[in-house]
Amino acid sequence: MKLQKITKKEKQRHYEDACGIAHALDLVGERWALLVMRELLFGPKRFSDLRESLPGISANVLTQRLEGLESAGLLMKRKLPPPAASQVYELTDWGYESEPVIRSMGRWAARSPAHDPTLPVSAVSIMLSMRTMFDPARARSVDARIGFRFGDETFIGRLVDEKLDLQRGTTDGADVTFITTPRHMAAALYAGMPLSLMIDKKMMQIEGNRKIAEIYVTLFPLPEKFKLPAKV
Amino acid sequence: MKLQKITKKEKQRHYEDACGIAHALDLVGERWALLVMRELLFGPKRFSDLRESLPGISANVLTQRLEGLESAGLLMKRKLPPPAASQVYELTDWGYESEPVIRSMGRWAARSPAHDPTLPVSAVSIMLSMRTMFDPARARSVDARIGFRFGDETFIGRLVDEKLDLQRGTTDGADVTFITTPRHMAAALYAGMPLSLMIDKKMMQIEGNRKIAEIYVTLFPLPEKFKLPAKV
DNA sequence: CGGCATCCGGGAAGATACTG
DNA sequence: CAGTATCTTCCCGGATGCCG
Repeated sequence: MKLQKITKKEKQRHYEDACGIAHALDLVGERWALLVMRELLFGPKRFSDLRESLPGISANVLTQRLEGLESAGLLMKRKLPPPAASQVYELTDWGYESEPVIRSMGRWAARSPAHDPTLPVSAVSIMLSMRTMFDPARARSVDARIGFRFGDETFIGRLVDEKLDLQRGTTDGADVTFITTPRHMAAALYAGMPLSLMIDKKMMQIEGNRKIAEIYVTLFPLPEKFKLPAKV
Repeated sequence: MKLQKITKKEKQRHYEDACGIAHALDLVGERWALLVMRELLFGPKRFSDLRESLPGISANVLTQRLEGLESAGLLMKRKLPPPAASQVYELTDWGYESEPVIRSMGRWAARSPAHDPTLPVSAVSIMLSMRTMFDPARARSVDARIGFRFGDETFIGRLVDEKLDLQRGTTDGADVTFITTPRHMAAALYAGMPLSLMIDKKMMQIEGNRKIAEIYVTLFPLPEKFKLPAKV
């Protein structure tokens, strides 16, 4: 009976449409697929990392999505060298090229009237939102290294020449480091919550040059919300 | 028992995630939703127009998607003035702002190794693909009006100053008009099928300046396909 | 622990028929 | 033409359990 695995149906629903959009949806249009891609944009992750970052996905669905994305050529299963011989999932080059797509979705959705910013966010989400919403014009003549610590997930950014480069990595050598949760980082960046208040309320710690931190959190302007037209 | 309709659950699955991507997927992540948006990018359509353009969508699913997109603020139901007092669906301003998102998905998916260009395409799809894949550098010092007739769907384009402007509209005043099907137009643009051959085989007619037509079909280069990495 | 198979209940999608 | 009603199929989500 195990032999049925070999002959198992490879079929899945797909749009019979040669349009590129439809094909994109065949690739990443299933539930959770694009969020799995999002979580891998800053580098490989393990199965359990993905589960932690994606509240609500169940193990079997994650397995299915990883299989689907792998067979589409968007990611690869890879075994890390010993001693950490754990398995990770890593985007292919083409998989990484989905970042502009994902970013433009985020930028567009930021105008939604229905967006609820109080829900949880993953570390990758907030880091990706910085890449997305960064306004170079606000960063003139700033040159700094910024660190981020969300529990054990750390990131390092370099701000120079009106460019912002954010990567996963240790916070060594940062001029200033934010130590907080993704959610509180979002409050500082997008709800304009004063850093002094956040520090007082133990929502955040800042190590290093506080002045740079104050500037940094102003570099990510949100677009104006869309106003629903009145019913005709 | 009909009263149950009033109290029916408005609930739907949603990602409990404040990330913009997740919110975008809550808005347009359901099956068919983004393709409905695509079909409306060149202007309003009727219910039955949408069904024709979206091979495979069933009436009840289309109804649900239109309801969902309307309540999200992405489109509006509108009644045309008499005598054509038919109902149409039209994107809101914010709905039209999804075009960059949709285009970037199409551009990204064009690199997919698995893309099958032999499937059917809608007229809007092929017109949108031109907006997406247009290469300004190839259009130096070309100034022309180009018409497109796909059955009774007609479009008009203006090519000037290395810009291409495509709209729904009559082909009046075009320097050259392509009369064909969306699928054959795709063959000319993306499979490099010679126009002379297509005309011989009755796959296409060209009215007006044939020379402009020959140039026009070279303005839309496809990106290189992604090569699947060898299994490790 | 990490990853995958299996079963089950609910709900969304698909197909068809039908109505104003 | 513009949708509803109904039925079936399949996907998603949760729980459990196996195996390295």
